[in-house]
Amino acid sequence: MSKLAQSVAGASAPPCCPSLTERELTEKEAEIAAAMFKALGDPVRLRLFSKVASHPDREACVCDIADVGVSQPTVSHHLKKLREAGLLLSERRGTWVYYRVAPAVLSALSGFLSMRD
Amino acid sequence: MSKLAQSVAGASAPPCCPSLTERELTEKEAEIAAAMFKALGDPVRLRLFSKVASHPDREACVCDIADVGVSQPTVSHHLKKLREAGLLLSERRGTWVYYRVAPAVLSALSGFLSMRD
DNA sequence: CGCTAGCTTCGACATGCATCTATGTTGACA
DNA sequence: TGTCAACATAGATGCATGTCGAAGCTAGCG
Repeated sequence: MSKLAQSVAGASAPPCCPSLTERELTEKEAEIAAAMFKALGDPVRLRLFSKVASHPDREACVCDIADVGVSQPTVSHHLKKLREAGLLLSERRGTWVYYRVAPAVLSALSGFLSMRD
Repeated sequence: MSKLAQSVAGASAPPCCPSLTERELTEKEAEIAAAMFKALGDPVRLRLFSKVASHPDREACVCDIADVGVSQPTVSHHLKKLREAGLLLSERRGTWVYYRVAPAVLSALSGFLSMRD
């Protein structure tokens, strides 16, 4: 998992950020969290992510999700962005490459956006 | 509230999207949701939003939150983006303009990112 | 009225980014 | 080894966007 993902999800480090409503973010925290949201801020990437996340075991072969209306290199480009943002993990198994949702990251982001009074 | 915000939060319309893990998003749904994430995908905007959200009553004067390291016109530009995305609402009261977090939108996004098996 | 303060809009500029085609890499299989 | 299929990378291009200074708008106050 990337350092970014660790920072946000707290897999092997303390969680990145408090709830958005708890206190204002520091410059550093904002930078980390914004990078995650930015990765989800493109329709094609969001669809790709959704396809992986809704697949059985939250894992899918590229060939299963590549039909999003753009060229194959563009799909690859977007999957790389999602990987770099710490949202997806990839693994090659023979001919195919499988992507799966990074653990803990989704719930971390969800908690980040939830009201916490 | 903007049409976008209504679509996502379901304030006066059915909610925009299922949970990300429930089923894959349609092209339309992805476009709507990505626009919200995109608005949060900039560090300066995220800090501004956090400042408003963590203020008492989730409401703040521009003068209270404008100190984020960029010029005042740039702050205004970003606040406009957050408004257009349906995340913030603005209201003029005398000399000052107050921004507050749009109701329902935050929890809608939070639910969107939460696992739902 | 004029002046000032708070905020928005305008115009310009540099950078970023989504997309494509072409090419490279990696693994399976005959 | 040669060939094909599945993905990734490289390079180019056009549009989007973050930033600024300058100018415009609106409300309060002498």
